[in-house]
Amino acid sequence: MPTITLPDGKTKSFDRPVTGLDVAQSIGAGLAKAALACKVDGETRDLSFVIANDARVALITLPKPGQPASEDALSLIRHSAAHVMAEAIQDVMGDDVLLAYGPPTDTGFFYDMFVPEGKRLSSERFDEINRRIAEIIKEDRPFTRYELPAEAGLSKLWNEENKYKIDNAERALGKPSSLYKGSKAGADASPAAAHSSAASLSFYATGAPGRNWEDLCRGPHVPSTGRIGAACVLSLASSYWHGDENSDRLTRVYGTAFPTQAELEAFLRQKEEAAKRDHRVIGRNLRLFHIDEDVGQGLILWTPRGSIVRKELQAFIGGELRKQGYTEVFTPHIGRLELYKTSGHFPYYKDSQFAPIIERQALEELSRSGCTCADMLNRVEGVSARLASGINERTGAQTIGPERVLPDDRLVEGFMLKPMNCPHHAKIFASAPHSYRDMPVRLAEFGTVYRWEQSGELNGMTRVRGFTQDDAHLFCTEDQVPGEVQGCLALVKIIFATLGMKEYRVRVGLRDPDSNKYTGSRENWDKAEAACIDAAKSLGVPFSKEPGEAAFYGPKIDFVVKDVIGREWQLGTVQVDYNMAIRFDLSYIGPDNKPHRPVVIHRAPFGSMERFCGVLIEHFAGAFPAWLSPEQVRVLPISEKSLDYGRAVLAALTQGGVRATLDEGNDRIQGKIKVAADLKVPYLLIVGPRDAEQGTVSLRVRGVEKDAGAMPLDAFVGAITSEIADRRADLGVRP
RNA sequence: GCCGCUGUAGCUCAGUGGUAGAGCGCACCCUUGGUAAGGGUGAGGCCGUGGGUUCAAUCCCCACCAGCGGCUCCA
Repeated sequence: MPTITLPDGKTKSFDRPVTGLDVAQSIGAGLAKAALACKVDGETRDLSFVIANDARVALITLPKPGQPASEDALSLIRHSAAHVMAEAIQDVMGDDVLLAYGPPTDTGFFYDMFVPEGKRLSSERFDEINRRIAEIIKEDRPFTRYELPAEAGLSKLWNEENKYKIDNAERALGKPSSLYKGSKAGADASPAAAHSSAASLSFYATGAPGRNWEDLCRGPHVPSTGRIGAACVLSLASSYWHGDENSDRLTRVYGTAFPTQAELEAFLRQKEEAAKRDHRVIGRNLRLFHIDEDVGQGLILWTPRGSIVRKELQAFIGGELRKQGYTEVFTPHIGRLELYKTSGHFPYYKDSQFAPIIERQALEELSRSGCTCADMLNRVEGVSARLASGINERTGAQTIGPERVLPDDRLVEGFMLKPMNCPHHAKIFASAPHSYRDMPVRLAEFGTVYRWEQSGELNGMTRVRGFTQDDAHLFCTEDQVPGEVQGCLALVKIIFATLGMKEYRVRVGLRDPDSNKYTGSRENWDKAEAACIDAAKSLGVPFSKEPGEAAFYGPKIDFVVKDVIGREWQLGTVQVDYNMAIRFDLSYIGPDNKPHRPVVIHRAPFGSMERFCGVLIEHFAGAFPAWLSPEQVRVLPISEKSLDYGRAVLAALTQGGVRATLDEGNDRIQGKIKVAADLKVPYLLIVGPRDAEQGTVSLRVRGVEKDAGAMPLDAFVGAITSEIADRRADLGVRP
């Protein structure tokens, strides 16, 4: 006799066990029709799930037409669509394609499967698969759940000879895997681990068990295939069983599904739109940057046009920094190895750094002495007893273990390409005594750093091996931390507002309460975390607290920006650091005339110039606001007869500080417009005999289909120079 | 780093076991045209690099390099 508590707090009593569907029907026929599944005491269940005891029940429903579906609803639809796609693929490819694991993701779903030797799943089969998916959806077959006791279920799977499903089942039952022999066995990349220990195994038939396609699955699913709406297969990739590279190689088939065909089409259009905005393509077409095989992977060559964009951004941020009392510094691209041993970055991050630079003489000497490579590595990575004891004493812990300490005459010195700027900045701070009266000391630098990113990770400008951070380190007293964090966020806010990035959110990375890996006192952490949270709150944008996401040396704030087509990009960061000042033994003299430890705030609102520009290119689709445009105005003479007037117009623009060019080619005006439009030049000035006579220019604005009309040249120059000076986001000049 | 796919002119891409094509771009000529490409002529390629198979390789095989899509990683 269950009593059901609904989300609004109302209760309903039944005189017999009921299903989720019964509950929905008792509320209304419309709700029953819209329901996909239910949540019983917080657990998502099939609509056919029988509720025998008192429970809290919420229904997961399809939205009203025109409304976006909830995450729960999408995830159900997609998980179900993964089954449908798998069935379609087996229909097309044969049953010897073995299914492994098919979960929903943020934007769709995938199914990992083993494709036998000799068969190949390629995108040429997608049409065929998609047609089959559409048929299965149209057939509107019910998802039918049935359970088998552990042994019966396992023997069924053994008969089917699919080791992946057997493995999933064993994990679901909490048994050790009898088939998966990977290095990560027991660790938990495993899909089925989410099952926790069950006593039985559940299967879902898409239709009738024994007659239609079925799959081992925990569920839940939508009531029938028709409820999926629309689904399609999207792409192929490869993956490993259990994510283990030593294990079987599987084919991962990606797809997505939506409640309606219209939403699916909108999603596909958005993907196309995103592809058109690809900064790698736009970067080439607009000649913004170049990556050259001979220079190296992940190393950006900023061409003249791209350099203008970067330079403008740097000038913009530089101006804001001056207003906030920062001072600018310059530091070299390399530093002694010992510097990074002091900071703790080497050898801790040695796998993601370029190899050290060892002097030629030292190498020759090592080679003569018969030193092996392994020996050399040890000798490069080792530290002197003096350095180790100094750091261990200051940090109050065995930060550098005895295994890394080598006698001085065994150590090999060298240099490193800097992987971050903080050690250099710490040394600048340490180079002069500081009074509490001077604090905070804010050192800013567009500092170029180098990191050995894995080759498979490299991507255009967004993931590179050499990049310039808009970096700064704020050396402050503990009391100053909240105010300085606030200042950093204010800066980010100005930047985003100027660039028209209206939507962003903030993630505040906090300590993992169950870990003691963190440096610094509890009180300091409490204060710093509170400062970060307060600062995030004050921004007036959504923020989330992420326990366990702090760096070991302090809490951090990350910015996630949404671009104009809704994609999220992680950009800048603000981090509070208690560790660096200790390792570098930094101090300032307090009012008590005693030395005190400063706290260091690391911050980079853009993150890196490369990544930020890459994101901006996609955000604007290459159509930058006038102040950022490499070429702000192009003068297009109607014919050679108007060239002289064109030159005069160009001179007036250039005198006014506008980046302008003159098209001296002998194309017709239509051709000149087409070429300039393709380059996304904001303003085109068409000049012909009429304009020459009247001292006007005929304006054409990027993105506007037709001629904007004529205006006096000096009026145009005045209008555009003020638009540029104000860094206005939109093209506002009109006659 | 791992897996898959790809690599032909500056760019986008056809194509073939007998050393190669288009469009755009570029150069020159004609055209002097008022708002998203007028016309012609021409230059430009060791078909990613190195091996192998073959009488013969851009094409088939292997390795490497690079790009793309993923996986894993990101101080």
